[in-house]
Formats: sequence, structure tokens, C-alpha cells
Amino acid sequence: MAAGAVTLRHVADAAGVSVSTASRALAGKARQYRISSQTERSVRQAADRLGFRPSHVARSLRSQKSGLLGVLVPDVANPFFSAVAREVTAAADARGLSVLLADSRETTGNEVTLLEQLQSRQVEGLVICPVGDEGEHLKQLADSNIPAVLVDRGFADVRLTTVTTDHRAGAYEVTRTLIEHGHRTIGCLQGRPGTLPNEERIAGCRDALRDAGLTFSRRLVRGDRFSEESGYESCRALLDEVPDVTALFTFSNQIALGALRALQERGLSVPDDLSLVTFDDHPFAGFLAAPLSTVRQDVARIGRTAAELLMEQIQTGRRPRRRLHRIPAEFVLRTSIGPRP
Amino acid sequence: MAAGAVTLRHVADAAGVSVSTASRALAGKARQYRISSQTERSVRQAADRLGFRPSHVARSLRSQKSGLLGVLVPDVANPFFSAVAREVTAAADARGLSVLLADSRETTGNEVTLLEQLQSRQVEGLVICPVGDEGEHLKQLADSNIPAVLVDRGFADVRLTTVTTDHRAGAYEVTRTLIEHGHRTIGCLQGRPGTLPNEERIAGCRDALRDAGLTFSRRLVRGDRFSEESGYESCRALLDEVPDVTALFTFSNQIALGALRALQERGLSVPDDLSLVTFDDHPFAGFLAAPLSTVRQDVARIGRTAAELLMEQIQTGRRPRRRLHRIPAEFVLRTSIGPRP
DNA sequence: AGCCTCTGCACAATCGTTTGTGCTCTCCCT
DNA sequence: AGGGAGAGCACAAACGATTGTGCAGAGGCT
Repeated sequence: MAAGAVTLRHVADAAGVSVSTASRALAGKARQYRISSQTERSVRQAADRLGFRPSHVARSLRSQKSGLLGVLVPDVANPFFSAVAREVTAAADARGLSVLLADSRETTGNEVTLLEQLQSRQVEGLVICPVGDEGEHLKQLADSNIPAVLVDRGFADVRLTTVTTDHRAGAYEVTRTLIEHGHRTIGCLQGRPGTLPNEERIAGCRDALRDAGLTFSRRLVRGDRFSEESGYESCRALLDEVPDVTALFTFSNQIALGALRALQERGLSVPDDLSLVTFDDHPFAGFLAAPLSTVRQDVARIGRTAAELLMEQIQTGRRPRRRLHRIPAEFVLRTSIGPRP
Repeated sequence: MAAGAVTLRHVADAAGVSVSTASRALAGKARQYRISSQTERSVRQAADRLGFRPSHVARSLRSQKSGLLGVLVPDVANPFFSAVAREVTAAADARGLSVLLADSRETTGNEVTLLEQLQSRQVEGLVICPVGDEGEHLKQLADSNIPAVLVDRGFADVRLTTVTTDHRAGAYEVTRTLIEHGHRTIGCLQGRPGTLPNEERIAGCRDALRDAGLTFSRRLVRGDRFSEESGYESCRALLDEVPDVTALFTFSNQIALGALRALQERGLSVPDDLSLVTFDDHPFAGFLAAPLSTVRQDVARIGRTAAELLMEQIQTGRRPRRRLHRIPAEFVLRTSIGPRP
């Protein structure tokens, strides 16, 4: 760590002044503390010459401000979360803050541990994309007064500002569209049951069915994870057990992939045999064999909103009044939705 | 920051001992420093009761070790870089380190600034995915003795360990395959000229052409960025100016997207009118209208290798002997490559 | 000449840990 | 009883920066 070798002490010695004078000269407080411009200049020169880099660590200790934001996600490699990370990083950068990245690898246990680590690093704020199973540890966080924002998966009983897509409206529109195309038996390949996004999407489907005078059936909801495997298996099971299904609504890209694989295996084509629509848009969605209709979450806006709400909390020291922020999703209709066969 | 409110001092007072004793008791050095198990227990209890979290900042200052790794990427939202971030984060986690994430937004200027910031935070190691224009600032880094690894884009004149795909071999195989399918006029839609990956890929193409007794022509190399726009525009220009081109080799997913858009606009179909192959595989690649042949970079392995090399540097304090690590790429042949029309 | 004011800086405390050293008991031995 | 050893802990100095305060000298005024 030769980088840290040159401290204020060295600069001060080189300039022939005391450490405090050197500090003030470099902090631009020369005027305020009556440092002569002579002295100021020689301090600056010494600092340049020696390549002085102030230690953020020492500064943090003294000022009780780490200048750090924590970003905790279940998987940075997931485009949704990496988009969030990007927006928060950009916002942090604009304010001279740095971002500590933590990846819980989809495990609540890791989430708890990492959260503690981040706190012991004195982060000044947290953006958390929870795994979503359980929120006890988040309640504690809510009780502390450390600024924090939840993204995507919130909890009804955790009093933390939450930013998420308007899943319900998105799912409503999808289902309504499918109904308008004549579909009556619509299979839902869901993600992790119990999580906020999942339940809101199901609620959206139910609403749309009810408004059309149709009934919602749990039999048509399959799957248990936001993964390709779950999509594949639940799709097969659904086709086996409910042969008259004519449309599939998958709750994520990964699930859609699994469904596509299952359909391909069975020689079923989209939209001739089945219509398909999924949550999460994708650059290639329009170039697929069956250009895929999607609900595009505005990930950038979600990330930005989370960052802004966090910054506001940090500055004002108070949690904003509104707790749940729903970001509109955009329904992108492509040809993967056809009339009922 | 109520989180940091309880310090060792409070714990010590609560347990009725001195700060040093409290420190040693919690550090598990009771035996070594002859702290009675009585005392040790009461210290631990006090710590638990008060919810003591040691300040990482103070610890870092004292120990001169930040426990931080820096990860600098041009864009976290790019799947390649987020995969790298994930692997490094995992490796860091396994060793009790944390990761500082910095995003240069594809700008060398930001890269320089962020690099300085990371250093002033006393990071113990750096994984850098350089923007790739210019490497002067990296030379300085190479001269310092702070452990660092470059990923993807390296520089011939920067003496830093570099991990990258074997672009040359990948491009060679692509080109050879196209030649075997009868193609003679192969357009390359490149990324940013001058960067290591780009030049190595071009070299691979040239080698394959030469080995087949064909000549390489600069006229067939178009484009200037790894972006959708560049792909779109360079594809149009190429089609206009070299109408007898029968195969396209795009250097990234984004570029492939642009090319697909251009081809679609002109009513050209893959592979009947033109064959298409691209760098970077993709989950949906097989489900495209024309299932896309790709060169799959092993991003996970690249990230892991970078992390391992970094850890090795940190532990031994020396740079590894070998400087350039080429990770094999996998050619995935799908039906987007057909015979010459 | 004596006092005051202003200039220009140095001294020292502080943030929360870690760690080398020193001090005070107790107990045992002779 | 006096000396030595060991046990059990406290004291204090660091780490590198920031910041309140003190202090010396120059100059002006009466």
C-alpha cells in the first residue's frame, strides 16, 4: 500500500508547516484561518509533488461520515438488479459518494450477514433488493434511523420506503389483452410465491378476469421460482394437466425461456398453438421466432427513483411520507399474442 | 447514524473494564492476554446487549487495511461486466472483503477520477475493466504496488495482469466456419477500433482468411463502437457499398441487434440471404427467428480468474509471472449460418 | 512605553480500534 | 516476613485526518 504512504504529515514537513496548517491550506480554508497565500501555495506544491492522497478512512473516522452507500442485491448479474446498481452508482457519484456492492446470492441468510457488514462499514444509506422470503431483519433496519430504500420486493409489515413496478396494472393489461384475443384459459407461470411482485401480478390477473366476468383458478397458476428451470417444469406440468390452456403469461424472462424450451420440445408453436406474454422486456424480444409481447419494467426509472428517495432521506434525515412508489410498466404488444386457436 | 452510536468504550464501561480489555475479549484473545473467562463473558454479554458493531473505519485506520476491493467497469448494466462484478464480489465475500463498485460510464475521464477515489479509499486490490481508449493512468497504477488486474481490454504497454477471452481463436473459428460454408465475402461489424478485443478478433479473421488462401480486406470491416447504433449504421453502409457480401460477423450482441434491425428493414432474411454470427452468446439466441450462431465468452470464468489472480497478488504481494490470461471461448453453431446463397 | 489588535501559524484533542507495556494484586516459597 | 512469579487488567500510543484554541510577533494608537 505505497499509495497510502504519503500522509498529511509528510506534506506538512515538506512545506515546513504544521499538519493543521497543511490540512487547512488544502481544504481551501486558508482565508478563513489566516494562512498566508505564500504558505498555502507551498503546501499545495508539496502535496502535488509528493502525490498526496488524503486518506478517506481517517477522514471518515474523524467526520463520522463514511461517504458510502450500500447496494444489496440478490444477483448483480441479473439485468434488473444491475440496472438498479447502475443508477444508484451514478447518483452516488454525482454527490461524491461511493457504492459498496453486496450480493446475497438469493439467500436470506447472506442478506442478513451482508446487511450487518454494510452497517459496520458505516454506510450512510442503503438500497436493498431483498430476496423476499422474510423481512424480520428489515424490520430492525426500519427501526434504526439509517436511511434505506427497498426495491422490487417490499413487505407489507416493514415500514421502509419501497420502489417497485406497478405489477398489478401491468398484469391487468396483459390479461385483459389476452381476454380480448379470445383466450379464456390463461396459464400463469409464476415466480416466487409470497413475494410482493408475484402476488401483485396474480392480483392483476384476477382483477382482469373478474372484470371480464371470468373466474380465476389457482389450478392455472404454476411454478415456484423466477428461474428457467421452474418455467420449464411448470410449463410441462400445466400442459399435461390442463390441455385446454391457450395462453401463457410468464412472470419473468427466465421463466419465459423455460416455457419456450418446453413448447419447443412438444412441437407447439407461438402464437398458432399458444399465445405467450412475459414480464420483463428484452432487446432481442422483437427478433424472436415469435416476437414476444412483454411488460417492460422501467428499470432505469426504478433505480433513479430509489436513489433519489435515498438521497432525500439522507439529506433531510427523515423518511419520506409516501411509502410505496409504483413505477408504471409499459405493455409492448408483439405478435406472440394471437387469437384463441 | 445511531448504528455507530455504540462503541467499544460503551461496552467497556458497561462491563466495567477498560477499552483494551474489551477489545481483546471480543477479539478472542482472552487467553493470550490473560483475561479471566469471567471478564470475557461479561464483555461479550455487554456487547450483545448493547448491540455493539465494531467500526470498520476505525479498524481500517488502525490496521492500515481497508478490507476493500475496487471494481471499476464501464457499465455495470452490461451483462459482461455485471458478471465480472458478481464473481469478484463472491470471491471477496469468501475472504471477508467488501467490494467498492465504480462505473466509468464508458468514459476515460471518469475512469481516471474514479481510480483515484478508489485509491484514496485505500482499496487493497483492483479489478478494472478499462474503457480502453488510453492507458496512461494505468501505467501509473502498474508502477505503484497496489494489486490490480485488468479484464477484457488490456494494453500491450501496460504491465498489469490481464484476463480476457481468447478473441483471436474465437474469431478464427467463426471465420473458418463461414469459409467452410462457402462464404468468400465476409463483413465484420467491429466495435471500438484499437482496443485489444477488437484487434485480436480482426487478427483472428485475417488468419483464417489467409490460411484458406483468401485475402483480408479493410473495406469489409465497418463500425466504430460496441453499440446498437454502430451496428445498424455500419450494416447499412456495408450492404450499400459491398453488395456481394454474403456473411456478417458482428463483434457484440449490441452490434448484432443493430445489424438485425438493418437487415429486417431491407427485407433480408437470415440465413437465406445472409449468414450471421456474433460475439457474445445470449439466453435467447437459440429462440430467435434465425437461431443465432455465437461465440460464447466464459464470463464467469473470466471473472473468477481475475478474482483469483487478484487474491494471489494480495496475498503474495507480487504480481504473477504470466501477464496475459486468455480464456477459451466456445463457438455455438446454430442455424443462422447457411451456405452461400 | 504600554496596551491592543491583527496576522499567521502551532498545539493538542478527537474519531474508534488495536496492541505493547506497565502496574497491582495474590499466592507461594523459603 | 520478604522476595519472586504469575495472573489480571489498565494506560497510553498509535493510525491520519479535522478543528477549537493558544501563542508569538508585528504594527498602530495614545
